[in-house]
Amino acid sequence: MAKFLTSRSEDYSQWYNELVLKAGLAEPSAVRGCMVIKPYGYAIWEKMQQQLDRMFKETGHVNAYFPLLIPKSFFSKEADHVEGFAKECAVVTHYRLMNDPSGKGVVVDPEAKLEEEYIIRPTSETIIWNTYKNWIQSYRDLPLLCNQWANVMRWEMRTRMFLRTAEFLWQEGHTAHATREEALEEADRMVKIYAEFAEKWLGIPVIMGTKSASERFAGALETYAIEALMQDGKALQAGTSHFLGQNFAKAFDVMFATQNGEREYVWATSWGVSTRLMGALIMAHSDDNGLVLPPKLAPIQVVIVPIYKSDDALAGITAKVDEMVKKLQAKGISVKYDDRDTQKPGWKFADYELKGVPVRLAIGERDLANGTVEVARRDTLTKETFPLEGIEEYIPVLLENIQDTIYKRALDFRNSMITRVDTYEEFKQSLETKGGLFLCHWDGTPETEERIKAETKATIRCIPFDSPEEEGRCMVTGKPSKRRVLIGKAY
RNA sequence: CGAGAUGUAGCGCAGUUGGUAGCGCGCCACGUUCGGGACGUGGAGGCCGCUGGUUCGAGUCCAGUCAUCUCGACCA
Repeated sequence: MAKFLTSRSEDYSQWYNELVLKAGLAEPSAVRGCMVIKPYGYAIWEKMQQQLDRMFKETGHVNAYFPLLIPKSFFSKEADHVEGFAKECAVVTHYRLMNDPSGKGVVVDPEAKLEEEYIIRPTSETIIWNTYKNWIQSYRDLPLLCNQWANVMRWEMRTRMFLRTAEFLWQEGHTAHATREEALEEADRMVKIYAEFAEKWLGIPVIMGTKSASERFAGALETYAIEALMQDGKALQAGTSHFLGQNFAKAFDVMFATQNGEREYVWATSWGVSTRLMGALIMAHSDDNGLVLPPKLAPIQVVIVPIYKSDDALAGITAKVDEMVKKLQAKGISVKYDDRDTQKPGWKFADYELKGVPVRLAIGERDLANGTVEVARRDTLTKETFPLEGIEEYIPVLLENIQDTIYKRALDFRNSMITRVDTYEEFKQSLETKGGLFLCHWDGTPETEERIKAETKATIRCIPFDSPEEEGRCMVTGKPSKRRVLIGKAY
C-alpha cells in the first residue's frame, strides 16, 4: 500500500506535522506562530473540554470569564511573575487605525496611543486576583473555586502546532483558600484530576510530581505536573497545578477576616491544561497509518462503509445499516454512515484510519447475503467478520477494549523507556542511544540541574510523588540524595 | 534576536549558458470500475513572494525588502 505519511521512524517531526495536516486537525495560519484548529481537531478538543469541565464541577468548581486584556500595571505587581512572562507578551498600544496619509493602506493612528498599554493575557493570575480582591472579604467567601476556558497568547520564538503555538486554548483554574493546607490540598487534588483524565480518557500514562525550583511556574511556591512520554522518547509536560502561597494575595492585597476577626492574606492555587493535550494525544498513540484515537475522545467512534456496485445494492445495504445505526446510537455511540458515492471504499478506509476512527464496519452485498459485517479495529489494524445480528451488543465492549488496549500499549512503552541509572556516564550514553526517561539521584542544587541541561539538553521533569525514599549519591556531583528524580529531554 | 535554507498552479516540486512556464498529486467532464487510497481519455488552473536594477529579452543575474521553515536562546 502506498504511504501517504512519512514514517514515524524516519523523521518524527515531519511525521507529526503531516499527520496534523492530513488528518484535518489543524493547519498553520497567516498569523505568526498561530494555527487554525479545523473542525475535526476542534471536535476532539471539545470532547476533552466536556470531560474536564465535568470533573471540575464534580470537585466544586464553577466557570467564569475574565478579560483578554490586562493593564500593564497589574502585571508588574508580582515580581517573579513579571520576570517569567515579560519576554513573551504581546502588547496593545493603540486603539485606532487611520488611512495612510500617503494613500497606501492603513496605519496605526499615532494620536490614538493608549495611556496605559494592555497586555494580551499570557495567563490570567493578575487580572483574576485584581478581581478577587473585591469578591473576598470574609472567611465565608472562601474557598473561591473558579475556572475559565479561554485563549492566551505567549509570543514564543519557535512554535509547533498544538505543542507550542503563540495563541492557545486552555482552561485555567484559580482558587482562593483560607489556609495553606487547604490550598496545598487543592493543588494536589487538581494535578490528580489531570492524571486521571490523561490516563482514563487520553489513554496516556503520566508521572505526577513536583517541579524543581527552576522549572516552577513564575510566582508559584510549588508546581506539580503530569509528565507524559511521547513515542520518540521525549517527555511532554501535559498539565500543571501550582501552589501560589500568598504571593498573589499580597501583590493584589486580597485579605479576609477570619472567624476570630483577624485579617489574613488568602492562599492561592492555579492550574491548567491546554490544547497541548492534542499534541500529546497525537504523539502518544498514532502509527504510520495515521491517528489512533481513544474511543472516549473520538468524535466518530464507529464508521460504516458500504461496499456496492449498483444503486439497488446500496439501497439494500442502507436499509440494514439504518437499523444498526439506530441501535448503536441508542447505546450512546457516535456513528457515521459514509455512503458518499464520490469516494471509493479503499479511499474511505485509508481516510478514516488517518483520522483515527476506532472502529470501522464494512458491509457489502456478500455480507447482506450471509448476514454478516466486517469489523476492523484501528488500534491493532485487525479485521474480523461478525454476524450482523446482535452487533450492537459487541461494539460497546469492543470500544472499551480498544480504550484499554491503547492505554496498556502506551504504558508498556513508557515503562520500557524508564531507565534507572547511577552514573553520569551511563546517563549520557543511554540518553543518546535509548532516550526516554531516567530515574537518577540529584543533589537538589540548581547548579547541577543547569549543568545537566547544558551538557545533555535533558531537564529534570519532576520529582515523582511516588519516588520512594532511597539513600543515594548525585550522579553528577556524588553529593548525597534522598530520592530519585525523573530526567529526560522534553518538548 | 543569532546561524542556515526556501519562496514557481490548491499541495509537493523541476526549471540547463538568460530566449514561448513544466511535472506529480489534487480539481472538473465522460467512460470503465468499486471487499484496502482504481484506470483511461479530455480539460481548467500561474503578475514565478514584492520592489528596483542589468539586458533586445529575467523564473533564471544583481541589490534591497517581505514572508516561511530548520537549528540555537525562550517556553504549557
